Amino acid sequence: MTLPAHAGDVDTLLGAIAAGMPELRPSEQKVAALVLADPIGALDHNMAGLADAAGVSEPTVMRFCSAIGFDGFRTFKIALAQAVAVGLPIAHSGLDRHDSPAQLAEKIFDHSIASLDRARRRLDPAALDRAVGLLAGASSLIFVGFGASGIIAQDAQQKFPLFGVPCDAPADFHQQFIAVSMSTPRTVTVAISHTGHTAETVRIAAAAREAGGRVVTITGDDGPLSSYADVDIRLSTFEDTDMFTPTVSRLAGLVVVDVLATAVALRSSEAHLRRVRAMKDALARMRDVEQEQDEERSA
Amino acid sequence: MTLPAHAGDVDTLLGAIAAGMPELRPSEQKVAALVLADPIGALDHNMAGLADAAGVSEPTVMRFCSAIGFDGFRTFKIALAQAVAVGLPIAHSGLDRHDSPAQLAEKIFDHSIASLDRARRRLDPAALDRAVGLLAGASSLIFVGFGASGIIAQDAQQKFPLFGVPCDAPADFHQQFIAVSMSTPRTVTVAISHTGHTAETVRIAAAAREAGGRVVTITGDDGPLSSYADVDIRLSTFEDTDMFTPTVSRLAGLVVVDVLATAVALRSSEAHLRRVRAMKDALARMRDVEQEQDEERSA
DNA sequence: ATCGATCTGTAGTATTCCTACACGCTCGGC
DNA sequence: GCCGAGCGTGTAGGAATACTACAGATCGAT
Repeated sequence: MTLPAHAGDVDTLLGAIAAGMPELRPSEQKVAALVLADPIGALDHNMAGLADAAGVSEPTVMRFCSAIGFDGFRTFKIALAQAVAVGLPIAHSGLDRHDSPAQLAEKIFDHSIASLDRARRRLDPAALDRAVGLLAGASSLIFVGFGASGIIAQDAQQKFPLFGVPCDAPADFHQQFIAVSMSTPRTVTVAISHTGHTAETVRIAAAAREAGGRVVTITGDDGPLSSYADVDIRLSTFEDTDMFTPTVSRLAGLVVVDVLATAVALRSSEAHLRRVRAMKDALARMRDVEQEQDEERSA
Repeated sequence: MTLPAHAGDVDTLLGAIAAGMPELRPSEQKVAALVLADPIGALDHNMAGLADAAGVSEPTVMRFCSAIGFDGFRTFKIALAQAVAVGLPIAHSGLDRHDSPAQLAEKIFDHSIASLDRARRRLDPAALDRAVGLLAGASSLIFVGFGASGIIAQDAQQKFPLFGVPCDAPADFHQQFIAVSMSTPRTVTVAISHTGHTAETVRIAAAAREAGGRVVTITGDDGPLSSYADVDIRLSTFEDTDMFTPTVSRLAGLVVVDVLATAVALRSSEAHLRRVRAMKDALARMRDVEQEQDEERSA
């Protein structure tokens, strides 16, 4: 049940080391293996310690550092520290049937964080910029998605105060179709599909364009959906390496929606921002009132 | 619009430094200020460089390191590397009205990651363990929540193949009430409220217990909801310091649900796991078929 | 089997971090 | 208002650690 480990995720340090292992010299590989097996433990060692633990000499460790692209042991060590801080993708510490819930939590949180980190690094700022431009000029928004991507759409819909225009996120395929078919040129449809292949989502995006609306897509992979996009935001997370790997794509999607909503809000008028603030205050007060009532009730 | 910076988040390194600043000697404060102002830049310096940049001497930065609880500059530096790798809470780099979307993305991703990191550190393994025990023994599950917490409930419902028992997540308050009122002793209701005060959620939890069911709560703060819990999972994220701070609590909630679902799944029978695997395979094949059709269509 | 090329360790050098000590500065007491 | 105590800060030297030049070993090829 433990995973084969080390997929080709080259942009994480550990992944890059794993990918580059064949190129290394035998004794450098010993160092690499040690680091991959216990990256956190490796942090406790200094050069001599690591050399000793790997059964090689100090210069070999040094050469290992150069080989994988660092200009010294120090630099490597801080990079390693960062890599483990951000969390290990599950590929590096597979889920095991006998893990305790606490261990699972550790691994899944790590994986989620690592995945967000990857999405952050790979995000295309230009696409984001264009998307914000489109959304800021919209007169109404429609969010569509199915399954996990549907969750993102629902969440986006809840942020409509920030977007400042009517937002819709119908769950039903027919309702979605009806909504996008009524698009005007200032209607923006945000179509979300992790695979980029979901047939229904693709049809909705097509219908939206057909009706003359604009389309922003949020996808994880190249697919037919992107071809209907005015702007395609690509979210690169880790592949779901096995059945238990949680779907981390949602998280990145939610954060991207946060970014879009916030960016649009910050662009809008002071008056609108005041209204949002007033609403938030009122909401907080409403909660306080409920809270007092709760206390009275239980008293 | 820029935030006052440095809330009392003591468990992040930068927060701890900010909190401890008053205790430091004047010239040590210079070092602290420099590190807080540009943590990433500080990483590029060695001891001499940092001393120089802060306008103090080397032993002063050394004393600074000891003062904030490290046994040397090296240790401090790797801790700092980790802190910035995991992302800076928005308190340390407030949103600015003139930020580009790319800058906003950077900050919001950082904030989200930092927040997940915090939740991970503060998660109570014992509570998790008890929750998994309850869920694994359940004959059916009901997830309830409103607003952002409702999103988590919807997401949880989608994971029912992993839970292996019927899962419900009604969006409507009345439907929720009906569902939990039918609870048997083996029905577990998972009630989610970030504030821990949401009146409706509290009533649902109360009704669930009333009917003889068990209740797991997922909350961010102490509140009336927890008092109805058989198990209370506490998720500590960053407070929403201002109106634009995205609601990061959702993310941690989603990940916790991932953990619960995975833990329960890993406990279940081999036969059940095989069925899940078969379903996933079938789903993937279904997508492939659609994909081929798409390609034919566009050809 | 010997040569050549590549790999690996030994030993020495340079850097960086850490510590002992001394100077100054401030503040309270006489 | 001067003196002394105590804290804060920098100077300088010593220890540890990272880095490099070189030579020996190892393997493969002819």
